[in-house]
Amino acid sequence: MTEDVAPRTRVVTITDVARHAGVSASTVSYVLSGKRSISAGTRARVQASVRALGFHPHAGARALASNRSNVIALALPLRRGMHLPVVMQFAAAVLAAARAADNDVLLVTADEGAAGLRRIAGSALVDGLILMDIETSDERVPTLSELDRPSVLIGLPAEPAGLICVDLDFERAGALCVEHLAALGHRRIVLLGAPQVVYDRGTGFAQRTRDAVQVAAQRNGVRAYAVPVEPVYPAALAAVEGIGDATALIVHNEGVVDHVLTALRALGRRVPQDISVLAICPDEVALGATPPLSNVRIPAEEVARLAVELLLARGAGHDVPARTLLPPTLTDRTSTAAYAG
Amino acid sequence: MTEDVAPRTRVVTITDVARHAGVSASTVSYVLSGKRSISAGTRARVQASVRALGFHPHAGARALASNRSNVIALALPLRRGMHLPVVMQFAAAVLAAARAADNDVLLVTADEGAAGLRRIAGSALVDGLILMDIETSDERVPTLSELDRPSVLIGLPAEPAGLICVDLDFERAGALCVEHLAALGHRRIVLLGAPQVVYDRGTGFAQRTRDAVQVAAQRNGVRAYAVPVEPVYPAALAAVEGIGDATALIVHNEGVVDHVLTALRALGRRVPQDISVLAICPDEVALGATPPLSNVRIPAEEVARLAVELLLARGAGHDVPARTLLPPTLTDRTSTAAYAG
DNA sequence: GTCACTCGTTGAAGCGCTTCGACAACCGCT
DNA sequence: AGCGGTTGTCGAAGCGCTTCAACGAGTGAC
Repeated sequence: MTEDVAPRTRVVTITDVARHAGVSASTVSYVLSGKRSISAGTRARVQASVRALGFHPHAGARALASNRSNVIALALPLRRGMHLPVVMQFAAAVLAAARAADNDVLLVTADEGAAGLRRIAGSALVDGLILMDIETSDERVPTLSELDRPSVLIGLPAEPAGLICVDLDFERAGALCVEHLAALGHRRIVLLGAPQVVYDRGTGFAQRTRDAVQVAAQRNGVRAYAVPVEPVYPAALAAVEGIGDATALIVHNEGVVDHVLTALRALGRRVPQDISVLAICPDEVALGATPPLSNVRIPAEEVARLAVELLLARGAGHDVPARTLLPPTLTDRTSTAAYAG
Repeated sequence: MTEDVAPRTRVVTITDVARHAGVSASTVSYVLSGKRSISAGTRARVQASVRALGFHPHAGARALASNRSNVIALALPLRRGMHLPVVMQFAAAVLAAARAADNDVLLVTADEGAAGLRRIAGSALVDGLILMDIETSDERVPTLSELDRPSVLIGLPAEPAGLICVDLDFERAGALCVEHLAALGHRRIVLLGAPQVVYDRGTGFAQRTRDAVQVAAQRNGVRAYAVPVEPVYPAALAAVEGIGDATALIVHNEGVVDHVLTALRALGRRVPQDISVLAICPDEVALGATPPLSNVRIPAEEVARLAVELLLARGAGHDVPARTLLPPTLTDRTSTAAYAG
């Protein structure tokens, strides 16, 4: 029972604008793109017509003719163990950066897999792709190199294979945490990390942080071990109960920050008097906790903006560094104190 | 310093496929679209060629010729007070439903405003739009009706003005909660609601629930009042401390579910022995809480799927109901008990 | 054996844009 | 006055696809 498709109201085309402004279509095009010099008068007239008629260039036609769609794909990890608010923060920042460069963003999920990326790139729907949360041996990574469109990874796969990567330097971040706590006199540290699935999946940032903490601990004469934690209260409570005589915690898991603090409270351990807590998380999360946590911030905005810029630069044919690791910074709030043991 | 743009490797076109299969381009097109009968042999040959060459129709060309882009826009609320995991759940479900119908999803944020929607629709980038979390008097609503593309709202604006809306029936949901608690003998109920900003903004679902709770309370001879709660622990604690002699709580705010339970624990009030807690939230949130909460579920998947289906149906020229409200269902878990006062 | 269909296939037109090459018109030089 | 060099504008080609009208080859009815 298909009725007549509503007779789609005739859209304004570049020809309409040209006629209205008394110039040719190509002139309108050049006014819009700025790729040729146009006299001030003509330009003004054309712009007025564009506004008067409410002209929006047809995206498909433009993409067909220019071989650029002005759309980038964003592959989001909507999988277990990811902290959605943080993912969204990245997504929002990517979107903002893309729009600032007059690009739109197409959403893709990981479950489309490599075939999905091939489809999207192959159909010229997008000019390039940004992928978040790459796994150590992600089936999509080899595919990316075969695509004829550039791509940028947020995160570091084991085999970057010439792909462009951006991320926080989690190794430095982990080390920074240990050094900070060691300097405060702590000698027994526990890292409360991502859920086990995240490590099993081989998600780079989790492992890199964990390993870096171990190495830095050794170097600083500190005992440290890592515990994966599920983002539910009982798991956090169990983890906190199991820290033994540790005097400092590094929490690298946005989803358990609140739970851990609650558990500590329940166990009567005051922060920072009885135990220091340091988080690796976005500032928003650290500030929203009670008490506000000292943290190494995850600079979602910068990473995302950088990813977009690198992608567009690459798409424009520029050479860009294959790997950009942002230096971590530690903000001291009220949750860490010197160990008075 | 613009180097030469990498000579984009020649893409496979429909003509290449046609040549490879020994047919005309139009035949390939008809095989792909199924809009005309094609002999089994030819079809098989063409499909083989498509696969052999890795052909993906050029999205822009297709959109230009067919006047359909097979992309829908999803306008997400990335604003304060929204619970991001729930938003993402909707987004993921929209994406899945769209992909199931061979459509892609373009991400838009609210801060692009009405002009952004006009741009996206006007440029024929998308065939239709889905908007989440419409405010009571959202500037975008009047704009939507002027667009030449269909749109679906997830949520109910004050002035739906002929637009298609889908949502959970929050009025029934609120009433259902009250009725359930009243039947258990509770006579003093507090609704812990969304943050104040959400009400200020005039976000429909929050207000509708609150009002419905009031009405149902009156009707059931129950005292009920509502308190907005910020999604941080201190706010939740304060709210819980302020409930007076209430014996049951309705929590309509995913971000405070955990905090409220923590606060109750801290205050030594056991759930459900001392106080009943009922939530309006997705099952995932209710099940992730400690203890698992009885809840009226927010069926993100269904709402999202329905939104996509309605949108595509409308785009295909079918008539669809202007307003679909899903009936709420209450799942009894362990967090509500009879009032033994 | 012819006619009227149906079925499968095709060529060509055209979707709205970008971009290339051409070309007047004008400039300041000799 | 004639020259080469800009500058501003235009016409036309072409991007890769869909779709329409048309047409040849079968098919069944008579």
